[in-house]
Amino acid sequence: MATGRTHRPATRSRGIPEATVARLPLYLRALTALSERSVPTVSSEELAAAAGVNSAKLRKDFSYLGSYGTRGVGYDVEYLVYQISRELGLTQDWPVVIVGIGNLGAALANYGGFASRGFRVAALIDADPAMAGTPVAGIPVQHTDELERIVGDNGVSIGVISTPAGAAQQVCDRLVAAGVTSILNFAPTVLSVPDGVDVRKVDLSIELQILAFHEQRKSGEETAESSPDPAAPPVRSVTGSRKGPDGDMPAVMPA
Amino acid sequence: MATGRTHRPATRSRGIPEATVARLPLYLRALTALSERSVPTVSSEELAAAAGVNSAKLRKDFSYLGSYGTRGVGYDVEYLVYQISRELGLTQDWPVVIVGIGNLGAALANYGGFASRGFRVAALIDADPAMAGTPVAGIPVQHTDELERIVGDNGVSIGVISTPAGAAQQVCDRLVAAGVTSILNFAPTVLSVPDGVDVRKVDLSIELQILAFHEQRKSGEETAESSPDPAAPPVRSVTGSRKGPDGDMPAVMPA
DNA sequence: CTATCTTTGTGCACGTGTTCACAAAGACAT
DNA sequence: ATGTCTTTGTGAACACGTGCACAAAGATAG
Repeated sequence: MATGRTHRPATRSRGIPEATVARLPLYLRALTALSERSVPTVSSEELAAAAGVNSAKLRKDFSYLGSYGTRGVGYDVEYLVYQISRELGLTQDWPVVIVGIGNLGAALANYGGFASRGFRVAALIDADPAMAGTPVAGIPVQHTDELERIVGDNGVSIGVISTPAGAAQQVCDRLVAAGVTSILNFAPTVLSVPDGVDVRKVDLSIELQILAFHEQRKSGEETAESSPDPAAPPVRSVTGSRKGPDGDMPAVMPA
Repeated sequence: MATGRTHRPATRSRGIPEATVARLPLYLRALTALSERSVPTVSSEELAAAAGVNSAKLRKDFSYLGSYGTRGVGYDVEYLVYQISRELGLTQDWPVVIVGIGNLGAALANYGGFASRGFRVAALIDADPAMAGTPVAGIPVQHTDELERIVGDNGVSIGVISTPAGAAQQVCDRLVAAGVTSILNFAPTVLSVPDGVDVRKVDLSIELQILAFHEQRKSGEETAESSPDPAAPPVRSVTGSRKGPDGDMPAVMPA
C-alpha cells in the first residue's frame, strides 16, 4: 500500500514549479476581474498587487509559461486569461463527485466557485439511505452503492471527500478503484493512495492551529515563557529513569 | 552533540520554521489517536508513517522544539502531546467568531474539530437581519452591527470570514479594527491587512484548479500537447504589432 | 561493567523557491 | 530614424526546506 508518498519524484510536470502552479489560479482570478472591467492590458506590477504577490515573482512565474508579455506595455488580459486557463486545464470540463453530503458537503455543492470554472458537480453521494433522492443544490443525492457506477458512467477523475474522518479512507479507496485519480480531502485524516493519484487536503483545524501558534507568539511577547505550567504537564512515563523526583521534569528549559 | 551552552535565546521556541509549524498539528492529531489507544511510546518511524511524512523530517521538526525523545526508545506519547499543544498555544482557550453564516459558515459552526482543540465559537455573525436570533449549531446568529462589541467583549483575536467575496475585505477591516489579529479567510479574495495581522486562506476553487492541472498532465501523457486549440484562442489585442495572423500564437512549447 | 542493539538528533549536501537588479525589447514621440 | 522611456524576462545570489547517513545516547542483556 503505497502510502501517500510525500516526495514528488521529479514532478514530470514538465518544468512548471509546483509553487508557480499554486499561484496560477490566483493570477487567473485577478485577471478575470480585470477582464470583466474590460481592462485591456495590465503590468506585472499592477497584477501582482491585485494577486497579493510581488511583481518579480509574478514575472518569473509567467516566464515558465512562455513570453506572453510585451515589454514597455505589460500583459494582454484576455490573452493571459486564456493561456493560464489552458495551462491549468480549465478549457475542458471536469466532472466532479462530492462524497459525504453533511453540512460541509452541502455547502460545497452550493458553492458557486465550483461551476464557475470548468468544474461540474456530476453527482452527490452519501452513505445515508435516507438522503437518497433528496435534492441538495438542485442535485439529487445518490447512495454510496452507486459510487462505482457514477464514476464510471461520467468519467469522473476528480473526487471530493467531505465525509467524517472515519469513512474517508474507505471512500478514497473506492473512488480510486473506480478510476478517480485526483482527490480533494476535507476529512481530517491522512489518506494513503497508490502512486499516480494526487491528494490535496483542506483542513480547517490545522489552519486554526497554525494561527493560534502565531497568535500566541504575538501576545506572548510580554508574558515571556517563564510561565511554570498552568495545567499539570504530564510526566514522562518512559520506563522510569531520567524523570527524577519532579524538579527536573520540564527539563527542557534551555537552562 | 556537545551542545555546550549554545542554547538559543531564552525562548527556546524562537525560530521554529514555518514548514515545521504547519506540520505540528498533523503530528498532534496522530499522537492524539495513539494516546486514545493508550499507546505509551512511539518511534519517529511509526509516528511519521501515521502522519504521512518521512521520519527524518519528523525528527528534525521535533528537534526545533527540544530533545523530547529517548534514544533507543522513541517518544513518550502523552508528553509529546502536551509539548506540541503548548507550543501551538492550544493549552489556552481561543474564542473565535465566524462572520458570514451562509452554507459554509453554518458548516463551520457545526464542525466538531473546532471545539475539539481549544477553539471556542464565541459568536456567529451575519449581515442579514432576518437571521439574527436564529440558532445555528446551537448558537444564535447576531447582526453585523454587533461585531465590534462582540469582539471586544469576548477578547476575540481570531476571526473566520465565510462571507461572499464582495464583503470580505470590509468585514476584515472591521475585525482588525476591533482587535482581531488572526484571520482565516474562506472568501475567494485577497485580503489586505496591516502588519502584525496574520491571514490564512482556504480556497476550494484554487485547490480544484491545482488538481485539474495535474490531472491534465496525467491524461495528456499520450495526447501530447500538440492539441491546436479547441476553443478559439483570443488573439492578442495589444496595440497591434507582433500578433500576426494566428500562426505564431501558441508559440510557447517548452523550448 | 561491558557489549550490543535500537533510535534519536543533526551536520551536510542538495533541491526548490524567492528576490534582486539589470540588459534587452519594444512602444512612442520627435 | 533616432532617442527616450517603460516594462518584461532572466541570470545570479540568497533563503528555505528536505533527506541522507551516521555518531552519540541510552536501553537492555549477559
